[in-house]
Amino acid sequence: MGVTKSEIFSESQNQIATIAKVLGHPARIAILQQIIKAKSCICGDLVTEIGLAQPTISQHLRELKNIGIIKGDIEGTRVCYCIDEDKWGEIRDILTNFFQQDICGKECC
Amino acid sequence: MGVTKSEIFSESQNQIATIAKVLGHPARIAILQQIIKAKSCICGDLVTEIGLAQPTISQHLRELKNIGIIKGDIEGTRVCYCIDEDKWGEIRDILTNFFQQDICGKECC
DNA sequence: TATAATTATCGTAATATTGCAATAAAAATA
DNA sequence: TATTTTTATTGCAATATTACGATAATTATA
Repeated sequence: MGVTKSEIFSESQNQIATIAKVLGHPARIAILQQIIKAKSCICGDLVTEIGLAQPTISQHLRELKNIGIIKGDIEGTRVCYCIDEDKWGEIRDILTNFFQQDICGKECC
Repeated sequence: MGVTKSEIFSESQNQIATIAKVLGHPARIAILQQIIKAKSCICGDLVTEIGLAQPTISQHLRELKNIGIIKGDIEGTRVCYCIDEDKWGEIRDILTNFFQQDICGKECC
């Protein structure tokens, strides 16, 4: 049916999945890396650097903004995108915490 | 057009995205957590615990196996799934490394 | 060997995602 | 005000994902 049954999962499981889903596209990884490298980017810079059409980049930026990992500052006709440091740390902690579960000696095969 | 242009991204960017994409569904997070909690699970256990149909669980297991984070050991008619500890650590390191980029003082807004 | 138990695969329907051209929107500038 | 610059939105086509019923495949058991 194409629609994820979010209601049968915990809030935490949905939260981890939502974050991972947004990170699950190379363009969005590339956007984050470029913003970090350049400290901040306008949409047009990312279009040039990454090589996808402007509406496509804009769409990816919106998804990154949806989870709060970036924020955009309107400067005239331009929008200056940068990392939201607090949210970045929060997301890093959520993923780090997930992977810090003790799995030692739990192999069966 | 619905198809990701992987060829314009680096191997590393595609690798991070591929991993995150697989983690980007709550059922797969739930499966990993259940396998860890129970040390190992057969498919039927996960069907009962999670509440999705058997073919759906089987499909999610395949995607988790594709990135190597779990492995399955055939035991008679059953398949015993567990975490691949090495790959788990590898994936954790890839994500940790991504989030360890220095973003301090890089806000523009 | 026939049946039961368990998992994988196939086929399909519904929905989501990706990408882009066209265009709208908004602010700066001539 | 008209034009330019820049980004967001809309609409669409192509493909991917999610979910499940039906069924195949495989091994254990009666």
